Amino acid sequence: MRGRPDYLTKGTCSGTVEIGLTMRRRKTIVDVAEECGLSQATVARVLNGQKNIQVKGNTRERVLSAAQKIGYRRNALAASLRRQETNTIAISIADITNPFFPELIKAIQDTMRQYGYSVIQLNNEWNPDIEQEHFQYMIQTCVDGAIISPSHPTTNLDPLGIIPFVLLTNSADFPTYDTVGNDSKEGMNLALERLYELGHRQIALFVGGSMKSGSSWRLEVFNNFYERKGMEAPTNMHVDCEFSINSVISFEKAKNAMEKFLAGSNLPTAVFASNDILGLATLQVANDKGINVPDQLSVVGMDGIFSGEVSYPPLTTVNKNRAEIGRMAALTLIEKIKQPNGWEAKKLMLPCNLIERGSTGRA
Amino acid sequence: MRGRPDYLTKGTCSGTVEIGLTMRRRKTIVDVAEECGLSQATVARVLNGQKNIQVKGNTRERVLSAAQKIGYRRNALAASLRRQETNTIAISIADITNPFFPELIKAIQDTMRQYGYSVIQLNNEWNPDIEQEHFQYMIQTCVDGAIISPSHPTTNLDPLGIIPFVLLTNSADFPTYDTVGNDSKEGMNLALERLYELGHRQIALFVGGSMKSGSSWRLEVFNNFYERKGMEAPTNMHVDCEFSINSVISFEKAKNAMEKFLAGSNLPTAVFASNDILGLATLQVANDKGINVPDQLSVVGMDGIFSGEVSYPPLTTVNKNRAEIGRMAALTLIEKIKQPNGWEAKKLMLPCNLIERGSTGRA
DNA sequence: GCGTAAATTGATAACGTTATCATTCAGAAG
DNA sequence: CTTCTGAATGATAACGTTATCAATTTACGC
Repeated sequence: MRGRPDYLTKGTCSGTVEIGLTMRRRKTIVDVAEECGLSQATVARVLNGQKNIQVKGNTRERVLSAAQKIGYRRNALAASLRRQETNTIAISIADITNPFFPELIKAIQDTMRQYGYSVIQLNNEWNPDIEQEHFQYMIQTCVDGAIISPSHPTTNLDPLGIIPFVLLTNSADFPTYDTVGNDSKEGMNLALERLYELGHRQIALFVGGSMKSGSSWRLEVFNNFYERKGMEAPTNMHVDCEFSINSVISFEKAKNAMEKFLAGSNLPTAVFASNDILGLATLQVANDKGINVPDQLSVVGMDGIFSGEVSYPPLTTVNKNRAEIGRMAALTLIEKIKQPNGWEAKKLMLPCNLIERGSTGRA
Repeated sequence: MRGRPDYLTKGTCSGTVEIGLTMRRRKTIVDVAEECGLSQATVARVLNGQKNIQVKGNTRERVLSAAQKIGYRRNALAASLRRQETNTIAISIADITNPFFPELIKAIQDTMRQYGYSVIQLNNEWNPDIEQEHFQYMIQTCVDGAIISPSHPTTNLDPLGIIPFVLLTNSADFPTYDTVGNDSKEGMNLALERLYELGHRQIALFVGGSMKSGSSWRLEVFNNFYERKGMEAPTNMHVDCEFSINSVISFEKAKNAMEKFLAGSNLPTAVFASNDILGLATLQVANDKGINVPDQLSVVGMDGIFSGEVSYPPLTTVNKNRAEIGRMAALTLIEKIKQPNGWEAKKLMLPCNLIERGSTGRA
């Protein structure tokens, strides 16, 4: 029987009324072994719940009832240390208050849970430094894998070292990595084509500024669209704004940007916003200015967040299935964890769909 | 020098192009010690970053550069096991897709982060069984504390054992525990008083069904209000609906319930909804039915979620400062973790404030 | 230069689990 | 009754860190 040096009695005092005489120590496998008169090894065999272990039904009973009796709880820390796996993965996103993310995260949590993994979620607030800190944290805590929505197209992923990870992006900025995302280019085209069909020729492009590369591919799609239609792409129809650490603040910034733009002389007949927050901001500015949506201005957003269902008017949007993205990212990561070698980058692009609501109409 | 039995070489193969010859093992404190020619103990002293340790500047340099050179990363698992603390806390809430929670959670994460804690967030989906599983998980992973939004007023918290925790509730159902919440009764009164001032006498009470106790205190406040005004409280003005695992589904259920109610013969001049999702559902049903808000019907919600800012019309609401609740819960928990003994239940009630937007007007 | 105290450093036993190897035990075949 | 085989159990060394105690070095006054 091992001794326990007294510098380690800190343990945990019982918080009950009795004047802390019973220094309750957390029960371990050794205590269970003692209680039932079997060895640690046997106890461990029963309690770690592996299927193909060999124990007599009788001893199994003895162990289980002893464990039950003394209130044994497995210490996952020790097990993880010994087994060299934590059954935990990390998610790094910009900001949980951005309505795009909660559903995505939930889907990841649910899927991971099914496979026995827990999830630690981290917000980098669009800040590459915090993001890098998070990577260090992931290494320290020995997560088995990570799902990462890069804060910037230049995010340095090398510090993750050998941790298997999957990126939440559709960007071409990460060609050599596994990515899961929506076919946003196609989605954007859906919106532009529909606007064209409705007679719109002067379309403004409203993008959030932190995604510079996003802006550039969006611009590309935008210009290609006009080219396809045999028209010259307007060059004075781009509105930029910054994203912030909080979606409410982002919303305000977006309103400011759009307000300035709509105060100018060259007015569009439609606005394509690269996400719903920007779209909703556009709606609100239009309302404030007395511009009727959709009669004088059509607005299309992107994402399909809840707020767009209840806005005035309800927001037409390029919907992304967040739950599906989350599920696929989780499944991809699990696959990668199980089979770390000989893996070649998988790239999943889920389709978007256009949800037409009240914010779009004929030009 | 310790030997390493070869049954533990699983380690981690380098995923680089070279045909996996270099079995990269994660570097440990022992490796650093070897590299710089000092003992583990000294290396640990430098690398665990305690302030009041005693090492010569020179040796510190040696350790740090050796660590840098071989790419040492601390293994938090081992440290936690030894130190008997994980610097991790858990949050248990119903559902991250409920727009009420993200900001709350973010505030908790931010505050905890400041004090060196990480956060694991768990969704119980209003399911007491999952909730109990989560409690077991918290014990297994040895979290240092927990912040819990009980799924039901009858949630059994005993299984948490000695884990310090703080509840996110204002309910009287947990009198002996530490709680942080809003003074929702007062908040509800603010709304009712304002509606009265605007001339409303026939006010409907719309509550989400999973919080039976919530319903009952709400009913109490409702009845007290009418009593105060010297009027008889209407008994046919209560609308119930269920909450679901997903706020979009909850929204649909709420619409159904309100639709049925507004199809009846006894119509209210105002609706007090116990949260914004219900309020927004009411707005949408009214819009669909051609009932003008606020001319024919006033609507007040509760929470202050983002969607209420962009709805049609913008939703008047009893606002709760989620960020502040999260911050206070975190601070309370930290205090409790640091000083586990001789603690008496703290009860924090933060005030609500009424935000008047377009969904309310004179009766 | 020497003795003493303080400042550094080293050695090592835990933390609680799991994976291996070694041992014991039960049952069957000879 | 042996001998052998496979099943069941026991013993024990890791996993990588930290907290203690012991040993060593340095600083300093006389």
